[in-house]
Parts: sequence; structure tokens; C-alpha cells
Amino acid sequence: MAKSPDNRITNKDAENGKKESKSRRSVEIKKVEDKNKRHVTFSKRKRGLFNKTSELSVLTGAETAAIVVLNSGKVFCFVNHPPDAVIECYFGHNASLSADYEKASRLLKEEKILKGGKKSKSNNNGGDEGGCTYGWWERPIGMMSILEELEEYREAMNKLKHNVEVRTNQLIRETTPPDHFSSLLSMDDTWSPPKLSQGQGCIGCMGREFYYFL
Amino acid sequence: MAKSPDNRITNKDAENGKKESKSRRSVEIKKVEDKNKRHVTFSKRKRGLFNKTSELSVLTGAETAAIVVLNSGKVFCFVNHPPDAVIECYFGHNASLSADYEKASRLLKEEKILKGGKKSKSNNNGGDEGGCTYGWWERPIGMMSILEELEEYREAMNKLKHNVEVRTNQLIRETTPPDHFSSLLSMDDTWSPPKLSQGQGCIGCMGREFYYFL
DNA sequence: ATCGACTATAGATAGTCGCT
DNA sequence: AGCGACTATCTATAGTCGAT
Repeated sequence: MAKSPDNRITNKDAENGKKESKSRRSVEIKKVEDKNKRHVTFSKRKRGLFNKTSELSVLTGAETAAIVVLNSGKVFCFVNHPPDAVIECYFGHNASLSADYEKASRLLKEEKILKGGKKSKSNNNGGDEGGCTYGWWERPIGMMSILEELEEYREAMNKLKHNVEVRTNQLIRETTPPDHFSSLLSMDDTWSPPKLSQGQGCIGCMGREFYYFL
Repeated sequence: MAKSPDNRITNKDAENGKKESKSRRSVEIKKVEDKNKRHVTFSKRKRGLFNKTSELSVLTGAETAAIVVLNSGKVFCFVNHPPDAVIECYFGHNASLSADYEKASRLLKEEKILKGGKKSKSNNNGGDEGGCTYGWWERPIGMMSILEELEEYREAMNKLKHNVEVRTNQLIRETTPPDHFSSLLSMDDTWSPPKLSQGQGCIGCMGREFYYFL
């Protein structure tokens, strides 16, 4: 459809006869049964939650983390200061993953070159005011994205060491999301953490996303 | 990254004269230097964060957790389904705490009787409108409150087994806050988790609050 | 299907005051 | 010093449409 320059007026505003507005109504906190809507709600609210988590840390100086675990086993997590020790610990204990890491890391570099040249749809992504500027924690888990996260994180941390802590959030917010990336993974992708016996607890960290299992 | 930067606006601050209201202004995300204000911000935003964490879980069915660690070592955490195994694991490994648990648990029962007789203003439980109904995760860590949390949690879980999952949040929101309790502890109370050697990670859980240290 | 963008509104919260 | 309540705002997000 040809997009009208100005004509973005909602055609349905005349129907005031409706009970209320068609937008957000009183949000009843109960499980969303519709699978589609649930996924949308999940994405939106996860984003909001991680945003809040980040803001609390920046504002008060506390370390914060938020973890979200789907039934499928997929885990999203946001940590303010992912400890490198945990990353190394994890890879040190998992030879196969360690090998995958190196392999994928090489692939990642190649893909980064492609991405740089590809430059997909790039209409104005700016204006983080109303626009959806996705933070780096947005992107869901996946082998490739994890590795990219990790490398980008290392770069970011190097910068941060030379800047004030206050700038952290700005950097985060201004990071441009590789938008073709966010569609690589769906909510139903299953990535299960290794199993532990009952009573054991473990926490793992990959880049800025970590997983936990109890 | 940085595609078509010409179109970016990025004027979140809108320095062109901030709105002159005396209430909430455009919230700049940077560390609050004033200690008093920082504490207030911390309390309010922690509350909001835990609320969001709970809502995400109820709405989407995912398990969620949020962790906040102060520099003092004090840890606040919200978990949707704190695994009992971790609680028992923790107490099992700490004889002194285990003893304290029993002792304090006895005291707790006495205190509960007092509370029941006092019956402060909180009778109007139904109306969550406008009023600040504090969730059970509101109350900060402290030996007594921890134990109360734990016992209330056990009761709540028993109920939940006979109800739909949807009701969880309602129960949470309708839990009457013991308001004299919330002033028992200050943010500066230091409660440090046991130390681990470098590279070790651990996660502990008490009631609905758990701590982690890496 | 999934996601981005938009809009209107419900909800979160920075200041402030008043108690404790 | 900390918390509760209030209020004026700002922000998050449910619903919707449209593009991929």
C-alpha cells in the first residue's frame, strides 16, 4: 500500500460509542491465554523489565539482575555487571561448548563483515523518545547472538573503564540494534541448560545474559 | 549500526526548557548523589521492579526473578517460585542459622498473636485502587521478616495448590502488609552473604527472597 | 506468524509534606 | 533519617494496523 504522507489519522476515532478507548484498558494481571498475545506481552514486558532493572542500577548504584525462564527452558537474563569469572568458569567446565565458542566466534567475525555491508532496512531508527530503540539486552539467546553479545560486551566494558559510570545507561540506550537480528529467534526456540541433580543450584553467565537453574 | 544518522533526533532531554512542574520531571538516568534521595528512589524503584517481575510471570507463565545487591552486601531478591530445596539446602548447611531459625520461629508466632490483636487499619483489603498495597516482597531482609515471609509463603503455597495459577497475583496483592514491620529495617543494615572463593557461584533462597553471590 | 510503529491510557514515580 | 501519602507528571504497554 502506498503510504500516505500525512494521512495517518485513525479512521475509527469517530466511534466514541464504544465503552472506552480501544487502547490500554485496566490491565488484569492474569495469564494471557491467547498464545499470540502472550508472546507479544512477553516481549514487551521483558523489555520493560530489563529496562527497569538497568535503571535501578544506574540510579542507585546497586547491582541488579533479572531472570526470565520460559517453560521451554529458554532463559533470558539481564545483569548489570556480568562477572567474567563466571563466564570463564562456565567455558572452562564445558569442553564442547568451549570448542563451539571458538568455532562460532570465528563465524561471528565473518558475519559481522556481512552485516556491515548489508545494511538492511534503515529507515529512521532514531528518536528513542517514542521509537522502539532496543537495548543490547533485547536480543534473545542463540549461539550466534550470545557470542556477539559477549564480544560487544567486552568492547563496551573497555570503554566504560574510561568513562563515568553514569554514561553506562546512555551507551546502552544508544546502542543501535541490528534489527535483522532480532527476528532470528523465536520464543519457542528451546535452549535447555544442563541438568543438575536435586538440591544443586548453579548460575551461569554468557555475556550479559546468564541462565540459572535450581 | 549508525545507519542514516542524519535522521536521528535523539533529544530525549529536550533541553529546550523543561516543564516547570514541581512533580516528576524528565527522569534523567544517572546516579543519584544525594544519599537520602537515593534511598527513596531505591525503595520506590525496587518495589516497582519486583511488581513488574511478578506481573510478567503471571501474565506469561514464565518464571521470573529479580535480584538487587547493594554495595553494603545487602541483597533483595524476588522469585516467583522459590524452590524449597534451596531453602532446606541452605539451612542444612548452616547449623547456627538453623538454630536461629527455630528460635526466631517461636518468637514469630508470639509476635503474630500480637499483630492479630492489634489489627491495624488494614481491614479494607479489597480496594487496591490508588492505595499503596504493598506486596509481600516489599519487606526487606531481616531475621524476623525473613521467617515471617517463609511461613506466610508456605501457607500461600498450600492455598495455591488448590487454586488456579491465575489467582497467585491476586493473593499476593491482597496480602495485608504489616505496616509496622516495614520500618524495622533500614537500607543500611548490612547482611553479608558468606564468602566464596573466586570463580565460585552460589545462589541461596529464603522464603521468597533469595541472595546470590559470585 | 513476528515484528515495528502508532496511540491512548493505565501505571510508575520524583517532589513534597507530615508523621514517627 | 525513614516511611506513608499525595499529586502532577512521565513512562510502560494493550490494542491495533501494516509490512515482511
